[in-house]
Amino acid sequence: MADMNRVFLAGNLTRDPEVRYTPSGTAVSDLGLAVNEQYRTRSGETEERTVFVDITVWGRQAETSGEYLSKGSPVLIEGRLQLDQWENRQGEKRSKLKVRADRVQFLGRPRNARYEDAPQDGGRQSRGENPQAQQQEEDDDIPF
Amino acid sequence: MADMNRVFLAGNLTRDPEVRYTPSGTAVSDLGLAVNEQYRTRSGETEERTVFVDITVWGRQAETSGEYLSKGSPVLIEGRLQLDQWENRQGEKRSKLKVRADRVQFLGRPRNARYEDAPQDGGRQSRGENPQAQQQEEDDDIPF
Amino acid sequence: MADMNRVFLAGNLTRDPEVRYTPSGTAVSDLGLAVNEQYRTRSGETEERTVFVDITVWGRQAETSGEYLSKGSPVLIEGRLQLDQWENRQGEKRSKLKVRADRVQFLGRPRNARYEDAPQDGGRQSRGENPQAQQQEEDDDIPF
Amino acid sequence: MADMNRVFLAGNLTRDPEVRYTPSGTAVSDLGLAVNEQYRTRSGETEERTVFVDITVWGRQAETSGEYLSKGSPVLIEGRLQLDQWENRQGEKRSKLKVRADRVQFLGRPRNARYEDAPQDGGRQSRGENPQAQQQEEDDDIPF
DNA sequence: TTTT
DNA sequence: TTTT
Repeated sequence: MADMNRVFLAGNLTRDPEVRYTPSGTAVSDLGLAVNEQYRTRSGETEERTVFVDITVWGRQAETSGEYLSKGSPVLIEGRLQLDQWENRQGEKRSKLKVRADRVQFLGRPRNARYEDAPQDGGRQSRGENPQAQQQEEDDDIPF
Repeated sequence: MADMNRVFLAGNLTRDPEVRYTPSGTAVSDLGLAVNEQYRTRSGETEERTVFVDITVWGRQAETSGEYLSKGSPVLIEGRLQLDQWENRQGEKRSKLKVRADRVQFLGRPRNARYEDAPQDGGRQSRGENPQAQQQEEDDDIPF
Repeated sequence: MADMNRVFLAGNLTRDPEVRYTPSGTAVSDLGLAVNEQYRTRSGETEERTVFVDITVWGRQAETSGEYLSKGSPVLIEGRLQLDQWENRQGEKRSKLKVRADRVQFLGRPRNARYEDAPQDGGRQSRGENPQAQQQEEDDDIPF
Repeated sequence: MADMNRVFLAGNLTRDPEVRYTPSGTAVSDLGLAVNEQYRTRSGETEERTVFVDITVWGRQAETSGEYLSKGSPVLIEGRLQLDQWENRQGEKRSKLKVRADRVQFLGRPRNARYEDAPQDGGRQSRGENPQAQQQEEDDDIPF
Protein backbone atom coordinates (compact mmCIF):
# COMPACT_ATOMS: atom_id res chain seq x y z
CA MET A 1 0.00 0.00 0.00
CA ALA A 2 1.00 3.58 -0.45
CA ASP A 3 3.19 5.16 2.18
CA MET A 4 4.23 8.77 2.51
CA ASN A 5 5.93 10.78 5.18
CA ARG A 6 6.86 14.35 4.35
CA VAL A 7 7.09 17.37 6.60
CA PHE A 8 7.67 21.05 5.79
CA LEU A 9 8.41 23.42 8.63
CA ALA A 10 9.56 26.99 8.94
CA GLY A 11 10.31 28.55 12.28
CA ASN A 12 13.05 29.67 14.64
CA LEU A 13 15.62 27.71 16.58
CA THR A 14 14.95 27.57 20.29
CA ARG A 15 18.59 27.06 21.18
CA ASP A 16 22.06 27.05 19.68
CA PRO A 17 22.64 23.85 17.74
CA GLU A 18 25.07 21.36 19.20
CA VAL A 19 26.90 19.02 16.92
CA ARG A 20 27.99 15.59 18.05
CA TYR A 21 29.63 12.76 16.20
CA THR A 22 28.78 9.08 15.96
CA PRO A 23 31.58 6.61 16.66
CA SER A 24 32.01 6.28 12.91
CA GLY A 25 32.50 10.01 12.61
CA THR A 26 29.17 11.12 11.19
CA ALA A 27 27.99 14.51 12.39
CA VAL A 28 24.54 14.78 13.96
CA SER A 29 22.76 17.80 15.29
CA ASP A 30 19.57 18.03 17.29
CA LEU A 31 17.83 21.30 16.62
CA GLY A 32 14.99 22.73 18.65
CA LEU A 33 12.45 24.43 16.43
CA ALA A 34 9.58 26.72 17.31
CA VAL A 35 6.90 27.03 14.67
CA ASN A 36 4.50 29.85 15.27
CA GLU A 37 0.99 29.89 13.98
CA GLN A 38 -1.40 32.79 13.96
CA TYR A 39 -5.02 31.83 14.29
CA ARG A 40 -8.34 33.45 14.94
CA THR A 41 -10.45 32.50 17.90
CA ARG A 42 -14.19 32.12 17.44
CA SER A 43 -14.52 35.51 19.06
CA GLY A 44 -12.39 37.01 16.32
CA GLU A 45 -9.12 37.79 18.08
CA THR A 46 -5.82 36.79 16.59
CA GLU A 47 -3.83 34.52 18.85
CA GLU A 48 -0.57 32.75 18.47
CA ARG A 49 0.19 29.14 19.13
CA THR A 50 3.64 27.62 19.02
CA VAL A 51 4.59 24.07 18.15
CA PHE A 52 7.96 22.96 19.44
CA VAL A 53 9.58 20.26 17.37
CA ASP A 54 12.82 18.35 17.80
CA ILE A 55 14.71 18.12 14.56
CA THR A 56 17.57 15.76 13.82
CA VAL A 57 19.91 16.49 10.97
CA TRP A 58 22.84 14.39 9.80
CA GLY A 59 26.08 14.87 7.94
CA ARG A 60 27.35 18.04 6.41
CA GLN A 61 24.14 19.89 7.15
CA ALA A 62 24.57 19.06 10.84
CA GLU A 63 27.97 20.72 10.70
CA THR A 64 26.88 23.81 8.82
CA SER A 65 23.93 24.15 11.20
CA GLY A 66 26.37 24.16 14.08
CA GLU A 67 28.54 26.77 12.43
CA TYR A 68 26.01 29.21 11.06
CA LEU A 69 22.82 28.86 13.06
CA SER A 70 22.10 29.97 16.58
CA LYS A 71 19.19 30.46 18.92
CA GLY A 72 16.57 32.45 17.06
CA SER A 73 17.76 31.60 13.56
CA PRO A 74 14.89 31.28 11.12
CA VAL A 75 15.08 28.02 9.17
CA LEU A 76 13.15 26.09 6.57
CA ILE A 77 13.04 22.35 7.12
CA GLU A 78 12.14 19.52 4.77
CA GLY A 79 12.04 16.09 6.29
CA ARG A 80 9.92 13.33 7.71
CA LEU A 81 8.46 12.19 10.98
CA GLN A 82 10.57 9.79 12.96
CA LEU A 83 9.68 7.90 16.10
CA ASP A 84 12.28 7.56 18.80
CA GLN A 85 11.49 4.65 21.10
CA TRP A 86 13.15 3.62 24.36
CA GLU A 87 12.50 2.23 27.80
CA ASN A 88 12.77 4.39 30.89
CA ARG A 89 14.45 3.13 34.09
CA GLN A 90 11.13 1.70 35.23
CA GLY A 91 11.13 -0.43 32.12
CA GLU A 92 8.20 1.43 30.62
CA LYS A 93 8.11 1.97 26.89
CA ARG A 94 8.35 5.59 25.90
CA SER A 95 8.38 7.18 22.48
CA LYS A 96 8.73 10.62 21.02
CA LEU A 97 7.91 12.00 17.64
CA LYS A 98 10.63 14.05 15.98
CA VAL A 99 11.47 15.27 12.53
CA ARG A 100 14.42 13.92 10.63
CA ALA A 101 15.51 16.74 8.37
CA ASP A 102 16.63 15.98 4.85
CA ARG A 103 17.27 19.64 4.30
CA VAL A 104 17.84 22.62 6.55
CA GLN A 105 17.86 26.04 4.93
CA PHE A 106 18.86 29.29 6.51
CA LEU A 107 16.17 31.96 6.04
CA GLY A 108 18.08 35.12 6.81
CA ARG A 109 19.15 36.82 9.95
CA PRO A 110 16.63 36.51 12.80
CA ARG A 111 14.97 39.55 14.41
CA ASN A 112 16.73 38.72 17.67
CA ALA A 113 20.15 37.82 16.34
CA ARG A 114 22.73 36.93 18.94
CA TYR A 115 24.49 40.15 19.63
CA GLU A 116 25.81 39.19 23.05
CA ASP A 117 29.27 39.34 21.65
CA ALA A 118 28.68 42.72 20.09
CA PRO A 119 30.23 45.77 21.72
CA GLN A 120 28.03 46.82 24.63
CA ASP A 121 29.12 50.44 24.52
CA GLY A 122 28.32 53.02 21.90
CA GLY A 123 25.51 50.75 20.73
CA ARG A 124 23.72 53.26 18.63
CA GLN A 125 26.78 54.41 16.88
CA SER A 126 28.03 51.02 16.00
CA ARG A 127 24.55 50.21 14.85
CA GLY A 128 25.10 52.75 12.16
CA GLU A 129 27.72 50.42 10.83
CA ASN A 130 25.55 47.46 11.36
CA PRO A 131 23.24 46.98 8.44
CA GLN A 132 21.21 44.40 10.29
CA ALA A 133 20.11 46.79 13.01
CA GLN A 134 19.00 49.23 10.39
CA GLN A 135 17.06 46.57 8.63
CA GLN A 136 15.36 45.51 11.82
CA GLU A 137 13.74 48.85 12.26
CA GLU A 138 12.34 48.86 8.78
CA ASP A 139 11.05 45.35 9.13
CA ASP A 140 8.48 46.39 11.65
CA ASP A 141 6.36 47.97 8.97
CA ILE A 142 6.12 44.90 6.86
CA PRO A 143 2.90 42.99 7.49
CA PHE A 144 4.09 39.52 6.46
CA MET B 1 9.40 35.75 9.85
CA ALA B 2 8.19 32.92 7.68
CA ASP B 3 6.33 30.11 9.29
CA MET B 4 5.19 26.86 7.76
CA ASN B 5 3.77 23.65 9.12
CA ARG B 6 2.60 21.06 6.63
CA VAL B 7 2.56 17.29 6.91
CA PHE B 8 1.73 14.63 4.32
CA LEU B 9 1.27 11.06 5.50
CA ALA B 10 0.04 7.85 3.98
CA GLY B 11 -0.33 4.70 6.02
CA ASN B 12 -2.78 2.39 7.73
CA LEU B 13 -5.01 2.90 10.73
CA THR B 14 -3.87 1.03 13.80
CA ARG B 15 -7.35 0.85 15.30
CA ASP B 16 -10.97 1.53 14.51
CA PRO B 17 -11.67 5.26 14.68
CA GLU B 18 -13.78 6.45 17.56
CA VAL B 19 -15.81 9.59 17.18
CA ARG B 20 -16.59 11.82 20.11
CA TYR B 21 -18.34 15.14 20.32
CA THR B 22 -17.39 18.39 21.98
CA PRO B 23 -19.95 20.00 24.28
CA SER B 24 -20.88 22.29 21.39
CA GLY B 25 -21.55 19.30 19.19
CA THR B 26 -18.48 19.25 16.97
CA ALA B 27 -17.29 15.79 16.00
CA VAL B 28 -13.67 14.84 16.69
CA SER B 29 -11.88 11.65 15.94
CA ASP B 30 -8.47 10.49 17.06
CA LEU B 31 -6.94 8.17 14.52
CA GLY B 32 -3.92 5.98 15.06
CA LEU B 33 -1.77 5.84 11.96
CA ALA B 34 1.11 3.55 11.09
CA VAL B 35 3.41 4.83 8.38
CA ASN B 36 5.77 2.21 7.04
CA GLU B 37 9.06 3.00 5.48
CA GLN B 38 11.33 0.66 3.62
CA TYR B 39 14.99 1.44 3.93
CA ARG B 40 18.31 -0.16 3.15
CA THR B 41 20.80 -0.88 5.85
CA ARG B 42 24.47 -0.15 5.18
CA SER B 43 24.87 -3.88 4.67
CA GLY B 44 22.35 -3.74 1.86
CA GLU B 45 19.33 -5.49 3.36
CA THR B 46 15.89 -3.96 3.09
CA GLU B 47 14.30 -3.34 6.44
CA GLU B 48 11.08 -1.75 7.51
CA ARG B 49 10.55 0.91 10.10
CA THR B 50 7.18 2.12 11.27
CA VAL B 51 6.27 5.53 12.57
CA PHE B 52 3.14 5.64 14.69
CA VAL B 53 1.36 8.96 14.63
CA ASP B 54 -1.72 10.22 16.43
CA ILE B 55 -4.00 12.08 14.11
CA THR B 56 -6.84 14.36 15.13
CA VAL B 57 -9.55 15.19 12.68
CA TRP B 58 -12.50 17.49 13.21
CA GLY B 59 -15.99 17.96 11.87
CA ARG B 60 -17.57 16.09 9.03
CA GLN B 61 -14.36 14.25 8.23
CA ALA B 62 -14.28 12.93 11.79
CA GLU B 63 -17.73 11.50 11.23
CA THR B 64 -17.02 9.95 7.85
CA SER B 65 -13.80 8.49 9.26
CA GLY B 66 -15.86 6.85 11.97
CA GLU B 67 -18.31 5.48 9.46
CA TYR B 68 -16.08 4.25 6.68
CA LEU B 69 -12.66 3.56 8.13
CA SER B 70 -11.52 0.77 10.37
CA LYS B 71 -8.35 -0.81 11.66
CA GLY B 72 -6.05 -1.38 8.71
CA SER B 73 -7.67 1.17 6.40
CA PRO B 74 -5.12 2.89 4.18
CA VAL B 75 -5.43 6.65 4.33
CA LEU B 76 -3.79 9.75 2.96
CA ILE B 77 -3.47 12.60 5.41
CA GLU B 78 -2.78 16.28 4.87
CA GLY B 79 -2.35 18.35 7.97
CA ARG B 80 0.05 19.98 10.36
CA LEU B 81 1.96 19.25 13.52
CA GLN B 82 0.22 20.12 16.73
CA LEU B 83 1.57 20.05 20.26
CA ASP B 84 -0.64 18.77 23.02
CA GLN B 85 0.54 20.03 26.40
CA TRP B 86 -0.64 19.08 29.87
CA GLU B 87 0.51 18.41 33.40
CA ASN B 88 0.57 14.94 34.86
CA ARG B 89 -0.63 14.20 38.41
CA GLN B 90 2.87 14.93 39.68
CA GLY B 91 2.54 18.39 38.24
CA GLU B 92 5.17 17.74 35.61
CA LYS B 93 4.75 19.30 32.21
CA ARG B 94 4.24 16.79 29.46
CA SER B 95 3.72 17.26 25.77
CA LYS B 96 3.05 15.15 22.77
CA LEU B 97 3.38 15.83 19.09
CA LYS B 98 0.37 14.90 16.96
CA VAL B 99 -0.95 15.70 13.53
CA ARG B 100 -4.06 17.75 13.06
CA ALA B 101 -5.54 16.56 9.79
CA ASP B 102 -7.08 19.05 7.42
CA ARG B 103 -7.93 16.26 5.08
CA VAL B 104 -8.33 12.50 5.42
CA GLN B 105 -8.67 10.51 2.23
CA PHE B 106 -9.57 6.86 1.94
CA LEU B 107 -7.05 4.98 -0.22
CA GLY B 108 -8.85 1.74 -0.96
CA ARG B 109 -8.99 -1.61 0.68
CA PRO B 110 -5.86 -2.60 2.62
CA ARG B 111 -3.92 -5.74 1.75
CA ASN B 112 -4.66 -7.17 5.15
CA ALA B 113 -8.30 -6.28 5.44
CA ARG B 114 -9.90 -7.36 8.68
CA TYR B 115 -11.05 -10.84 7.85
CA GLU B 116 -10.17 -12.35 11.21
CA ASP B 117 -13.77 -12.39 12.17
CA ALA B 118 -14.98 -13.65 8.84
CA PRO B 119 -16.42 -17.16 8.69
CA GLN B 120 -14.14 -19.48 6.78
CA ASP B 121 -17.03 -21.20 5.06
CA GLY B 122 -19.39 -19.99 2.38
CA GLY B 123 -19.62 -16.30 1.75
CA ARG B 124 -22.92 -14.66 1.06
CA GLN B 125 -24.84 -15.35 4.16
CA SER B 126 -22.04 -14.53 6.51
CA ARG B 127 -21.58 -11.22 4.80
CA GLY B 128 -24.28 -9.86 6.97
CA GLU B 129 -22.00 -10.45 9.91
CA ASN B 130 -18.94 -9.13 8.21
CA PRO B 131 -18.61 -5.39 8.45
CA GLN B 132 -15.99 -5.30 5.73
CA ALA B 133 -18.16 -7.03 3.19
CA GLN B 134 -20.95 -4.75 4.16
CA GLN B 135 -18.72 -1.86 3.58
CA GLN B 136 -17.86 -3.10 0.13
CA GLU B 137 -21.42 -2.84 -1.04
CA GLU B 138 -21.74 0.61 0.37
CA ASP B 139 -18.52 1.79 -1.25
CA ASP B 140 -20.34 3.57 -4.01
CA ASP B 141 -21.88 5.86 -1.47
CA ILE B 142 -18.64 6.80 0.19
CA PRO B 143 -18.19 10.50 0.12
CA PHE B 144 -14.41 10.57 0.01
CA MET C 1 18.68 32.39 -0.60
CA ALA C 2 16.30 29.59 0.15
CA ASP C 3 15.01 27.50 -2.67
CA MET C 4 12.35 24.84 -2.61
CA ASN C 5 10.49 22.92 -5.25
CA ARG C 6 8.20 20.13 -4.10
CA VAL C 7 4.99 18.85 -5.63
CA PHE C 8 2.46 16.31 -4.34
CA LEU C 9 -0.18 15.05 -6.73
CA ALA C 10 -2.78 12.31 -6.70
CA GLY C 11 -4.91 11.58 -9.71
CA ASN C 12 -5.50 9.22 -12.61
CA LEU C 13 -3.40 8.46 -15.64
CA THR C 14 -4.86 9.84 -18.85
CA ARG C 15 -3.14 7.24 -21.02
CA ASP C 16 -1.13 4.06 -20.86
CA PRO C 17 2.46 4.83 -19.89
CA GLU C 18 5.08 4.36 -22.58
CA VAL C 19 8.61 3.57 -21.59
CA ARG C 20 11.55 4.68 -23.69
CA TYR C 21 15.26 4.38 -23.12
CA THR C 22 18.04 6.92 -23.34
CA PRO C 23 21.09 6.02 -25.43
CA SER C 24 22.83 5.07 -22.22
CA GLY C 25 20.04 2.67 -21.38
CA THR C 26 18.15 4.58 -18.70
CA ALA C 27 14.39 4.07 -18.73
CA VAL C 28 12.14 7.14 -18.91
CA SER C 29 8.39 7.30 -18.92
CA ASP C 30 6.14 10.25 -19.59
CA LEU C 31 2.88 9.90 -17.73
CA GLY C 32 -0.23 11.94 -18.31
CA LEU C 33 -1.98 12.74 -15.07
CA ALA C 34 -5.43 14.15 -14.44
CA VAL C 35 -5.91 15.69 -11.01
CA ASN C 36 -9.52 16.40 -10.15
CA GLU C 37 -10.63 19.01 -7.74
CA GLN C 38 -14.07 19.55 -6.33
CA TYR C 39 -14.90 23.13 -5.53
CA ARG C 40 -17.92 25.19 -4.64
CA THR C 41 -19.05 28.04 -6.79
CA ARG C 42 -20.15 31.25 -5.12
CA SER C 43 -23.70 30.14 -5.85
CA GLY C 44 -23.10 27.05 -3.77
CA GLU C 45 -22.97 24.30 -6.38
CA THR C 46 -20.22 21.71 -6.39
CA GLU C 47 -18.25 21.69 -9.60
CA GLU C 48 -15.22 19.80 -10.75
CA ARG C 49 -12.12 21.15 -12.34
CA THR C 50 -9.31 19.04 -13.74
CA VAL C 51 -5.64 19.85 -13.98
CA PHE C 52 -3.72 17.85 -16.57
CA VAL C 53 -0.06 17.45 -15.77
CA ASP C 54 2.77 15.82 -17.66
CA ILE C 55 4.90 13.71 -15.39
CA THR C 56 8.36 12.39 -16.18
CA VAL C 57 9.74 9.49 -14.23
CA TRP C 58 13.17 7.91 -14.59
CA GLY C 59 14.82 4.58 -13.93
CA ARG C 60 13.23 1.59 -12.32
CA GLN C 61 10.06 3.46 -11.52
CA ALA C 62 9.66 4.26 -15.20
CA GLU C 63 9.80 0.55 -15.92
CA THR C 64 7.39 -0.52 -13.20
CA SER C 65 5.02 2.26 -14.29
CA GLY C 66 5.06 0.79 -17.78
CA GLU C 67 4.40 -2.69 -16.49
CA TYR C 68 1.75 -2.08 -13.87
CA LEU C 69 -0.02 1.14 -14.69
CA SER C 70 -2.48 1.90 -17.43
CA LYS C 71 -4.95 4.56 -18.48
CA GLY C 72 -7.10 5.37 -15.48
CA SER C 73 -4.69 4.06 -12.84
CA PRO C 74 -4.81 6.13 -9.67
CA VAL C 75 -1.34 7.24 -8.60
CA LEU C 76 0.34 9.31 -5.94
CA ILE C 77 3.22 11.44 -7.15
CA GLU C 78 6.01 13.15 -5.26
CA GLY C 79 8.29 15.31 -7.30
CA ARG C 80 9.18 18.79 -8.43
CA LEU C 81 8.38 21.27 -11.15
CA GLN C 82 10.61 21.14 -14.18
CA LEU C 83 10.71 23.48 -17.13
CA ASP C 84 11.18 22.02 -20.58
CA GLN C 85 12.48 24.65 -22.98
CA TRP C 86 12.93 24.46 -26.75
CA GLU C 87 12.60 26.38 -29.96
CA ASN C 88 9.87 25.66 -32.44
CA ARG C 89 10.51 25.54 -36.19
CA GLN C 90 9.86 29.26 -36.41
CA GLY C 91 12.73 29.77 -34.00
CA GLU C 92 10.44 30.94 -31.23
CA LYS C 93 11.25 30.02 -27.67
CA ARG C 94 8.71 27.74 -26.10
CA SER C 95 8.56 26.22 -22.66
CA LYS C 96 6.35 23.88 -20.75
CA LEU C 97 6.02 23.17 -17.09
CA LYS C 98 6.05 19.50 -16.11
CA VAL C 99 6.58 17.47 -12.99
CA ARG C 100 9.62 15.33 -12.54
CA ALA C 101 8.54 12.51 -10.26
CA ASP C 102 10.87 11.25 -7.59
CA ARG C 103 8.29 8.73 -6.56
CA VAL C 104 5.26 7.17 -8.24
CA GLN C 105 2.99 5.09 -6.07
CA PHE C 106 0.16 2.91 -7.22
CA LEU C 107 -3.05 3.68 -5.31
CA GLY C 108 -5.09 0.59 -6.03
CA ARG C 109 -7.07 -0.65 -8.94
CA PRO C 110 -9.13 2.05 -10.65
CA ARG C 111 -12.89 1.76 -10.77
CA ASN C 112 -12.74 0.92 -14.49
CA ALA C 113 -9.71 -1.31 -14.60
CA ARG C 114 -8.58 -2.49 -18.02
CA TYR C 115 -9.72 -6.02 -18.36
CA GLU C 116 -9.54 -6.20 -22.15
CA ASP C 117 -6.62 -8.56 -22.02
CA ALA C 118 -8.08 -10.73 -19.31
CA PRO C 119 -9.40 -14.16 -20.25
CA GLN C 120 -13.01 -13.77 -21.33
CA ASP C 121 -13.91 -17.31 -20.37
CA GLY C 122 -14.23 -18.83 -16.93
CA GLY C 123 -12.30 -15.92 -15.54
CA ARG C 124 -15.19 -13.58 -15.72
CA GLN C 125 -17.48 -15.77 -13.80
CA SER C 126 -15.33 -16.33 -10.79
CA ARG C 127 -14.42 -12.69 -10.77
CA GLY C 128 -18.01 -11.80 -10.63
CA GLU C 129 -18.29 -13.43 -7.26
CA ASN C 130 -15.45 -11.73 -5.58
CA PRO C 131 -13.28 -9.40 -7.54
CA GLN C 132 -11.61 -8.16 -4.41
CA ALA C 133 -10.24 -11.52 -3.40
CA GLN C 134 -8.94 -11.98 -6.90
CA GLN C 135 -7.35 -8.62 -6.79
CA GLN C 136 -5.64 -9.35 -3.55
CA GLU C 137 -3.85 -12.32 -4.99
CA GLU C 138 -2.69 -10.37 -7.98
CA ASP C 139 -1.56 -7.53 -5.83
CA ASP C 140 1.16 -9.62 -4.31
CA ASP C 141 3.09 -9.54 -7.55
CA ILE C 142 3.07 -5.81 -7.77
CA PRO C 143 6.32 -4.32 -6.61
CA PHE C 144 5.00 -0.96 -5.46
CA MET D 1 -10.46 8.13 -5.69
CA ALA D 2 -7.86 10.16 -3.86
CA ASP D 3 -6.89 13.49 -5.25
CA MET D 4 -4.14 15.80 -4.11
CA ASN D 5 -2.54 18.90 -5.51
CA ARG D 6 -0.01 20.71 -3.35
CA VAL D 7 3.01 22.74 -4.33
CA PHE D 8 5.78 24.28 -2.23
CA LEU D 9 8.13 26.73 -3.87
CA ALA D 10 10.81 29.11 -2.71
CA GLY D 11 12.58 31.44 -5.08
CA ASN D 12 12.88 35.02 -6.29
CA LEU D 13 10.43 37.21 -8.15
CA THR D 14 11.41 37.84 -11.74
CA ARG D 15 9.52 41.13 -11.93
CA ASP D 16 7.68 43.64 -9.81
CA PRO D 17 4.21 42.33 -8.97
CA GLU D 18 1.29 44.05 -10.63
CA VAL D 19 -2.06 44.05 -8.92
CA ARG D 20 -5.27 44.15 -10.88
CA TYR D 21 -8.87 43.94 -9.77
CA THR D 22 -11.74 41.82 -10.96
CA PRO D 23 -15.00 43.61 -11.82
CA SER D 24 -16.27 42.61 -8.39
CA GLY D 25 -13.29 44.26 -6.78
CA THR D 26 -11.16 41.29 -5.83
CA ALA D 27 -7.43 41.88 -6.05
CA VAL D 28 -5.33 39.50 -8.14
CA SER D 29 -1.64 39.48 -8.73
CA ASP D 30 0.40 37.45 -11.18
CA LEU D 31 3.88 36.87 -9.85
CA GLY D 32 6.81 35.60 -11.84
CA LEU D 33 8.93 33.25 -9.80
CA ALA D 34 12.39 31.86 -10.48
CA VAL D 35 13.24 28.73 -8.53
CA ASN D 36 16.89 27.82 -8.66
CA GLU D 37 18.22 24.36 -8.20
CA GLN D 38 21.79 23.32 -7.75
CA TYR D 39 22.62 19.90 -9.12
CA ARG D 40 25.64 17.82 -9.90
CA THR D 41 26.38 16.61 -13.37
CA ARG D 42 27.61 13.07 -13.85
CA SER D 43 31.05 14.53 -14.31
CA GLY D 44 30.85 16.00 -10.85
CA GLU D 45 30.44 19.72 -11.50
CA THR D 46 27.80 21.76 -9.77
CA GLU D 47 25.42 23.42 -12.18
CA GLU D 48 22.34 25.52 -11.72
CA ARG D 49 19.00 25.10 -13.36
CA THR D 50 16.13 27.54 -13.02
CA VAL D 51 12.43 26.82 -13.20
CA PHE D 52 10.28 29.82 -14.04
CA VAL D 53 6.77 29.58 -12.68
CA ASP D 54 3.78 31.87 -13.00
CA ILE D 55 2.04 32.33 -9.71
CA THR D 56 -1.44 33.73 -9.20
CA VAL D 57 -2.46 35.07 -5.84
CA TRP D 58 -5.83 36.48 -4.84
CA GLY D 59 -7.25 38.85 -2.28
CA ARG D 60 -5.37 40.57 0.47
CA GLN D 61 -2.18 38.67 -0.28
CA ALA D 62 -2.30 40.00 -3.83
CA GLU D 63 -2.38 43.50 -2.41
CA THR D 64 0.40 43.02 0.12
CA SER D 65 2.50 41.38 -2.60
CA GLY D 66 2.04 44.48 -4.70
CA GLU D 67 3.01 46.74 -1.84
CA TYR D 68 5.96 44.95 -0.34
CA LEU D 69 7.48 42.72 -2.97
CA SER D 70 9.52 43.66 -5.99
CA LYS D 71 11.74 42.08 -8.61
CA GLY D 72 14.22 39.87 -6.82
CA SER D 73 12.23 39.45 -3.62
CA PRO D 74 12.68 36.01 -2.09
CA VAL D 75 9.35 34.36 -1.36
CA LEU D 76 7.94 31.11 -0.05
CA ILE D 77 4.84 29.87 -1.84
CA GLU D 78 2.27 27.29 -0.83
CA GLY D 79 -0.35 26.50 -3.41
CA ARG D 80 -1.50 24.15 -6.10
CA LEU D 81 -1.15 23.56 -9.80
CA GLN D 82 -3.74 25.22 -11.96
CA LEU D 83 -4.32 24.83 -15.67
CA ASP D 84 -5.18 27.90 -17.70
CA GLN D 85 -6.87 26.92 -20.95
CA TRP D 86 -7.80 29.09 -23.92
CA GLU D 87 -7.95 29.17 -27.69
CA ASN D 88 -5.53 31.21 -29.75
CA ARG D 89 -6.66 33.29 -32.75
CA GLN D 90 -6.20 30.27 -34.99
CA GLY D 91 -8.74 28.48 -32.86
CA GLU D 92 -6.16 26.08 -31.46
CA LYS D 93 -6.46 24.94 -27.90
CA ARG D 94 -3.65 26.11 -25.71
CA SER D 95 -3.01 25.58 -22.03
CA LYS D 96 -0.48 26.61 -19.46
CA LEU D 97 0.35 25.26 -16.07
CA LYS D 98 0.59 27.80 -13.28
CA VAL D 99 0.54 27.81 -9.53
CA ARG D 100 -2.34 29.24 -7.60
CA ALA D 101 -0.85 30.45 -4.32
CA ASP D 102 -2.78 29.96 -1.11
CA ARG D 103 0.01 31.63 0.76
CA VAL D 104 2.84 33.97 -0.17
CA GLN D 105 5.46 34.62 2.45
CA PHE D 106 8.20 37.20 2.32
CA LEU D 107 11.58 35.65 3.08
CA GLY D 108 13.64 38.70 3.95
CA ARG D 109 14.99 41.64 2.12
CA PRO D 110 16.12 40.84 -1.41
CA ARG D 111 19.71 41.46 -2.43
CA ASN D 112 18.62 44.29 -4.72
CA ALA D 113 15.81 45.86 -2.74
CA ARG D 114 13.87 48.71 -4.32
CA TYR D 115 14.90 51.88 -2.58
CA GLU D 116 13.34 54.35 -5.04
CA ASP D 117 10.77 55.38 -2.46
CA ALA D 118 13.26 55.76 0.33
CA PRO D 119 14.16 59.24 1.49
CA GLN D 120 16.68 60.60 -0.93
CA ASP D 121 18.25 62.94 1.60
CA GLY D 122 20.40 62.02 4.56
CA GLY D 123 18.98 58.56 4.27
CA ARG D 124 21.75 57.14 2.26
CA GLN D 125 24.45 58.30 4.53
CA SER D 126 22.88 57.32 7.78
CA ARG D 127 22.30 53.91 6.39
CA GLY D 128 25.96 53.20 6.82
CA GLU D 129 26.58 53.94 3.18
CA ASN D 130 25.12 50.75 1.88
CA PRO D 131 23.77 48.19 4.23
CA GLN D 132 22.95 45.83 1.42
CA ALA D 133 26.50 45.74 0.18
CA GLN D 134 27.65 45.06 3.71
CA GLN D 135 25.27 42.20 4.02
CA GLN D 136 26.27 40.80 0.70
CA GLU D 137 29.85 40.43 1.72
CA GLU D 138 28.95 38.53 4.81
CA ASP D 139 26.59 36.32 2.92
CA ASP D 140 29.30 34.98 0.72
CA ASP D 141 30.76 32.97 3.54
CA ILE D 142 27.56 31.20 4.35
CA PRO D 143 27.35 27.85 2.65
CA PHE D 144 23.57 27.48 2.68
C1' DT E 1 -3.72 15.22 -26.32
C1' DT E 2 -6.95 13.91 -21.58
C1' DT E 3 -8.57 10.51 -16.08
C1' DT E 4 -12.27 9.34 -12.23
C1' DT F 1 9.23 37.38 -20.77
C1' DT F 2 13.03 35.99 -16.51
C1' DT F 3 15.42 35.96 -10.28
C1' DT F 4 19.64 35.07 -6.91
